[in-house]
Amino acid sequence: MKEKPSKSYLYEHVARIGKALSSPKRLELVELLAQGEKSVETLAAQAGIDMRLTSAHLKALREACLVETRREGKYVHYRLSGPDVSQLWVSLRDVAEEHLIEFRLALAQMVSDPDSLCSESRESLLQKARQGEVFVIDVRPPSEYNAGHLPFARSMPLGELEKRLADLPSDRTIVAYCRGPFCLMSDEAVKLLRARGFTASKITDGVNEWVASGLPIET
Amino acid sequence: MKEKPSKSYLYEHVARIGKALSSPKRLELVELLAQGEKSVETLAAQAGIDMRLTSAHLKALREACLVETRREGKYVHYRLSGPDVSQLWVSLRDVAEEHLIEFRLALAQMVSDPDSLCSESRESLLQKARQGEVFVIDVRPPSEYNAGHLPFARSMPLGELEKRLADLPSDRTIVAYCRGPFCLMSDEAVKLLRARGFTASKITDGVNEWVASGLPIET
DNA sequence: CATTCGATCTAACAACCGTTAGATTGACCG
DNA sequence: CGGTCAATCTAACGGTTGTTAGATCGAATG
Repeated sequence: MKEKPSKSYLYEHVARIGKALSSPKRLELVELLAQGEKSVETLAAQAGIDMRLTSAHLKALREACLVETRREGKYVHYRLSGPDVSQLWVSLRDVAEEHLIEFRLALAQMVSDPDSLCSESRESLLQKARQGEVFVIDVRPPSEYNAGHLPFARSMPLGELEKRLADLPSDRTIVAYCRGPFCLMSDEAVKLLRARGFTASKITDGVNEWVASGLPIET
Repeated sequence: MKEKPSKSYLYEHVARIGKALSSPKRLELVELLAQGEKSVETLAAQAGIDMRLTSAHLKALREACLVETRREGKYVHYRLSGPDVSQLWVSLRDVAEEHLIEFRLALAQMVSDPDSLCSESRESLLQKARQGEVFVIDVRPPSEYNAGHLPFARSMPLGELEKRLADLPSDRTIVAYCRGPFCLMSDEAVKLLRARGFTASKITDGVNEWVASGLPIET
């Protein structure tokens, strides 16, 4: 008799997750958190959002149990509640890419030079990286690299790239990656490297896309 | 220079998907549509929602490109835009189940008798069904069975179950399934069958959970 | 103990969303 | 050619949400 109320409660609970993922700003925060634990201040700075608003959005994510917090002195560090959350973020984005043509247009428009994309498959890239045929660099901030990175990848933060050109090989292809398809850091890196005569390309994968496709990472 | 605007557009597009999945009623419609193509009228009846409101929610889902329509005379048939959408629904629900304790409580409370749950793994159940050790019945409406069902499963709609008891074996375990963990039809079926002396249990999987775990279905 | 600074809380506003109910469209049928 | 019925559109309401800005909390620091 009384199936209706309890059943609709179930949908309401799931809708809480959907609601948490219905704001662009919150999605950006989720993507940043998918790179590793970060403080509110860091998140606000990296997303370019006022810290008070950032805190409000993080509260919404916390109430949906998508993120957890850890206090360390003055700082409160946020992290995703589990790997399934970053997996969900990748799935959500994949559905958008599959069905929203506007999304695909916007994404294509954002990448300055489509020619910079590496055409290798994930597996063959991994193979070449293992054998040293290509030189894979992680251009994200070091803290994100330390939280997990692609196998055989070296940390080479975008900001330090220009100073550390000597550490890069000029006889092999350099493959750069960053946070994922939305992130432009690897684009910048390829632009810079090519201008300096290196052979460079990028992959759109970040650590989470890599993990989502079932491949291993290093920490 | 102008990275901000185009980048936030990307998150806005993905947020459209999240927003479409942020309403309990819309999620219920998605789950129903995950069972197969249905008309607005059917959806409204099965979800217990006014048809005009149902139409409005379907419009929202259509604008997020999660569903597509096909006109057939007076009727407009809705269907999910692709298998990735039902996969996303399963992922969303799994995250809710993993992280929302209230959700797990509500789910546990809804199932009348936890003892009715079949303890087999998917693979071993499939094996036993193949060898005829168990008798798998699909208690959903026939149209949903025809749109796709578990291997070796017979269609046995809940409404006709009482009339067709003679078609069921009394020397083997009967395993019932329906639309998924939220659906109570298989519970009803097990209750009825046990009252009539049959050995019966249920699985919480529906076709989509089955597919999501990588197992095959028949049509 | 006062200061600093990260983080949260509060109030207030506009914009949006879900719901309801009446009106309208469009295809079929007698 | 009306009549029926599925489906959509429209207007209006009440509640919610995102954003902003000011105020507050709480842990370190001098």
